[in-house]
Amino acid sequence: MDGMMGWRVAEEGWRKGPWTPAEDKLLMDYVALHGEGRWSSVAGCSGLRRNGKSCRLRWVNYLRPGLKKGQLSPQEEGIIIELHALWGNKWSTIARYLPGRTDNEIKNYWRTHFKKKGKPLQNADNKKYEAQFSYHQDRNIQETMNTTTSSESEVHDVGMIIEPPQAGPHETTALTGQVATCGQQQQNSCVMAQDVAKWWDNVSEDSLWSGFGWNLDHDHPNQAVMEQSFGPCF
DNA sequence: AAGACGACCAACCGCCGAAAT
DNA sequence: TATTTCGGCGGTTGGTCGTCT
Repeated sequence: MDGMMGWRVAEEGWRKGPWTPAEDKLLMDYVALHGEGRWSSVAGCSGLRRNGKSCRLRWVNYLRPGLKKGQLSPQEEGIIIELHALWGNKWSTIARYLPGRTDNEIKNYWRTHFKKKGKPLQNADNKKYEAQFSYHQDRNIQETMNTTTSSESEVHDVGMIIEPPQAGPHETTALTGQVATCGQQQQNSCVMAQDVAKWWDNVSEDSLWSGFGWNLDHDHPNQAVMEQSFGPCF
């Protein structure tokens, strides 16, 4: 398997570079007719001279309905920070909790806003980081418990159901039946964003980023943290 | 005014795993 | 069961734009 054959990029004549409005329209028409998927047949059916991989990327990151454009809110930023701390560079997983945001967008955002602050922590510092993170999580919960007001206008902003990377939102709901409401989640997010901002300053200054092992796929070592924050969803 | 620089974003590349054959 | 095909993901690159000097 050479990684290229699936997308037939070896073939000559595929267009590259920025998409034109005409190409966008062709792709949108194709998806309207055939639905998402079958990207490799887009060229044949629509006349687009783009390979399937490029078509999929354009659709997912730019043309797909419901995408949000513009700056990320503080709530979204807080969610990104927290979920990245838990799962590392699982951008697509993180993106699932930010409706309307793409993995590419989150990845770019992280790279420009946070990566520059330092390198990830290494395993040796993982415990230290987790301890500090958990402390803030506890405070978040307590503060959230004491919070009685919420902003109705922001409830739609982030509809979040926390789950481990492997499980889908529906599975989570079905398995546990304990999914926080959007309002509750929004409160969490507001508090988290503020707290995370403070925490982030400390983290950066304390050079905790001296090498973090973001290998969080194994048995989800941060599950307890997640449960503290969002309830036993998994 | 213009060059340097950084932030931001779109797109490409290579790899991997799942599905299909 | 082995091979091929496809979809998806994360890393990286390159272009554009705004700000600073």
